[in-house]
Amino acid sequence: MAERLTVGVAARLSRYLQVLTQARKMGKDRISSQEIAEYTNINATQIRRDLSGFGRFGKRGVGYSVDSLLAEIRKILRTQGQHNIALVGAGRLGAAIASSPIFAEHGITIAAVFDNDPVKVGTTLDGVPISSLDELDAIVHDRSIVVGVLAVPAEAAQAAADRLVEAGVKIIFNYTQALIHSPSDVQVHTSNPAVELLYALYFHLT
Amino acid sequence: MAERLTVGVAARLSRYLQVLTQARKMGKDRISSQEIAEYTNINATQIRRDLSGFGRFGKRGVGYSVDSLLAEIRKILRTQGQHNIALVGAGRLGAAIASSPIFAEHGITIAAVFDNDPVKVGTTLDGVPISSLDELDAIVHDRSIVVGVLAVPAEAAQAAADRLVEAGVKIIFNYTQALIHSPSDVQVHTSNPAVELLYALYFHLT
DNA sequence: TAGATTGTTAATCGATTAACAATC
DNA sequence: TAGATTGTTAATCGATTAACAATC
Repeated sequence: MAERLTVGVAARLSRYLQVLTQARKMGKDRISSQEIAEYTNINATQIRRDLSGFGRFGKRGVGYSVDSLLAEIRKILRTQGQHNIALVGAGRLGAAIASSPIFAEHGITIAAVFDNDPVKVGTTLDGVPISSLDELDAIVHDRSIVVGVLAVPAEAAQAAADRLVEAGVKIIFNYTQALIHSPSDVQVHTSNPAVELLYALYFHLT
Repeated sequence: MAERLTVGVAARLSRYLQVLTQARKMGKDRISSQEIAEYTNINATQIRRDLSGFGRFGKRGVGYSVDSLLAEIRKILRTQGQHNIALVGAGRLGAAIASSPIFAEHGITIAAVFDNDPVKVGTTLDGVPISSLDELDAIVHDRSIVVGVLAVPAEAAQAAADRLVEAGVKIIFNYTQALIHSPSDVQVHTSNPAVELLYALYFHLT
């Protein structure tokens, strides 16, 4: 498997990863493509097809072993290691992100938190010290962080993104409404729950 | 336009909607397919193709009028009205969601907030009274809510989802890690930032 | 006119699905 | 053996893209 995955396959594999992670926590040993399909809304044939492109991971009549399939997908997606990320913004959303177990579960550590509020700087957020944005460059370099999460007010988003880019961050998760300009070698993922909701409503209304 | 949009088209149109909403706030009158492409990572030809399927909205050599394109897409997606949603969980994530301007901007109102903590019940979250989950059924019926947002601990997610389903909610946004079982007429959208991050990292690492 | 950008064509590629033999 | 579920084929459909004439 030397070729790069297509965007679609990589997106689906990461969905399977999440289902398997949860299934394992629930104590399940085996899972069928049909069960994964129920949780992901991805067609069961598509799931088997995606997986069979990398090997014969399942047992006919039985299904897939949760543990071994998890290991295989992690190998394919190369997500076995630990990853350090930087969180910019220690407000309500920042606090929610920092306290969520969702990152740790997938080997992602919030290694630095930044905020411009002098009252917050020096305190901690879920055990991580809050630093001033002036220290961002030094800290991000120091800890080889390539991912930044924007949880600041929309007005402050572009400036914070610029700082992350200057410091060498290559992936930015933007949880503000703001549109972010960035160099072409930096991926910006904008997540907007309201937009997803309107999209979901369309299919409900029609 | 009597036919239902395909999933892909509806998803892309709602992305354009977000870009246009922000562009308008920035005072832009006109926007080109190329500009929308930069913000959405969707190919410019695809954007023009998507739009031209519904009419000739642009001016050659000029681009699209932000205001009129916004109106057209809202018409296509039928998202012109106001929508009431219920938020379950008044913890840190719930607080972040309730205080975000992102929903109001798209005509979505958080009409009810629920939490099981007796200390929180009776207080308000960003102006919305917090009710006990025991009142969920009555309130959801009363306010004709069809969308519920889960911002509770993972252990409480399925029980909260069951209550929403019983009350008649048809769209659930799940911000917990938990896998949610639901009847086939209820759409569950699970959002997991960690999974999106692993997916983004794959393309960075390869 | 010159430059810019849309709308559209045509060609290719990946996604999707039903069906079913293989096999646990 | 009987039932279940994978792996794979074959056929279809939508997504994607480059190219370019039309036209502002």
